Amino acid sequence: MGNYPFYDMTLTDNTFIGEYAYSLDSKGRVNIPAKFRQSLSADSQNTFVITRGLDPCIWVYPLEQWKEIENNLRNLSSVKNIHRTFVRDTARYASPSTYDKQGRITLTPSLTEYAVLEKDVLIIGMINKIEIWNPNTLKIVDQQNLEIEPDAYDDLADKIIL
Amino acid sequence: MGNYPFYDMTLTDNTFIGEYAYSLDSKGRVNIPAKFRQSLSADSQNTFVITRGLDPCIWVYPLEQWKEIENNLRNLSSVKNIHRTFVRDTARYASPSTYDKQGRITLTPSLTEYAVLEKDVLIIGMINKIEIWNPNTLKIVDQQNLEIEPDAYDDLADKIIL
DNA sequence: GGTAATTACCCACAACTACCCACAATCTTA
DNA sequence: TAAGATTGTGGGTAGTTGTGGGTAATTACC
Repeated sequence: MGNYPFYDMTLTDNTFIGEYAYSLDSKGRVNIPAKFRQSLSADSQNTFVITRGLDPCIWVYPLEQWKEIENNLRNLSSVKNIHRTFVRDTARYASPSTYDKQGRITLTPSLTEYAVLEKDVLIIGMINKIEIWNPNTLKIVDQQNLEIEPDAYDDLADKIIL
Repeated sequence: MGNYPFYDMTLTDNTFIGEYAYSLDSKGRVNIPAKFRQSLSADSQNTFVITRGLDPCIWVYPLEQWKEIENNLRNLSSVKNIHRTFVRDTARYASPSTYDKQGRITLTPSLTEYAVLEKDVLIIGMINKIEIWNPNTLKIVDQQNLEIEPDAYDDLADKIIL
């Protein structure tokens, strides 16, 4: 980040915000918003790593960000069962996907199935990663999240929103 | 900030005060008051980040200020549901907007809809950010705020007004 | 090793966005 | 007061973006 000339600070630091409605085509491709492509660092080489989200959606990491996760996994023990299990759970669903000339990545059938994606998808910038949702699923999850304790939520907001 | 000669101190530190009446054109553009543009820091690169306000209006942050919010969000956990939810709620409605040669930013349809903006809009300097209101909505909100406990309000005033 | 299925690459086009120019109204300055 | 500069508003145009589909290369399978 610090090394880039200041005029493209917003375009080169792997930070993603905003919400976009796109469509998944018959070949399993989705567009990556142009703004997201522009803010992908050169080190990521036009490549994202897609995997299961903790919510029923697909998580899309810039390659550079994913490499950090890989390094964290590399430091885990091969002997401790809990570590092995964690590595397996994290690694098995991930796969790299380079976007094509039109700016689309190809999703794997297993991830599309996991996120229950149909034609209409919602792409959300989550700062350090991207989420791909079925809009209907997100509506339900949003609804469920209304039950989060308002006090805890407000405390959080008070620390973060300026 | 500290490096600027004193005479344009007020013009270079991302501080906004005052109220302006402008109009939203058919392409979804609104002018940013010239004074606000002048007080935008160079680090913000002529760019604001627009997002949902906590009131039914649009919040407009100088890019530099928004970056701080982003950094706060970046420190939250991807694993805790309440954190994830908060990041999503905060990031999804935000989008950067650089003003054009005439000094206008383009609003997104979803934000215009959220703030129920029509042709006439009111732009208000809120010190560290800017608000864009439908004047009618603001009138209603002002009316509602008369019901705020006067004691608490006066206590606040006592601490702040010299 | 040959064939079928899958994947990656290419082209085409409609819709949209960002950029440019124009002009009237306002403010500044001589 | 007059001339010049700045500001706010409108609209045209070229370039970009999102979407669909075709073809060649690669992979998988028998």
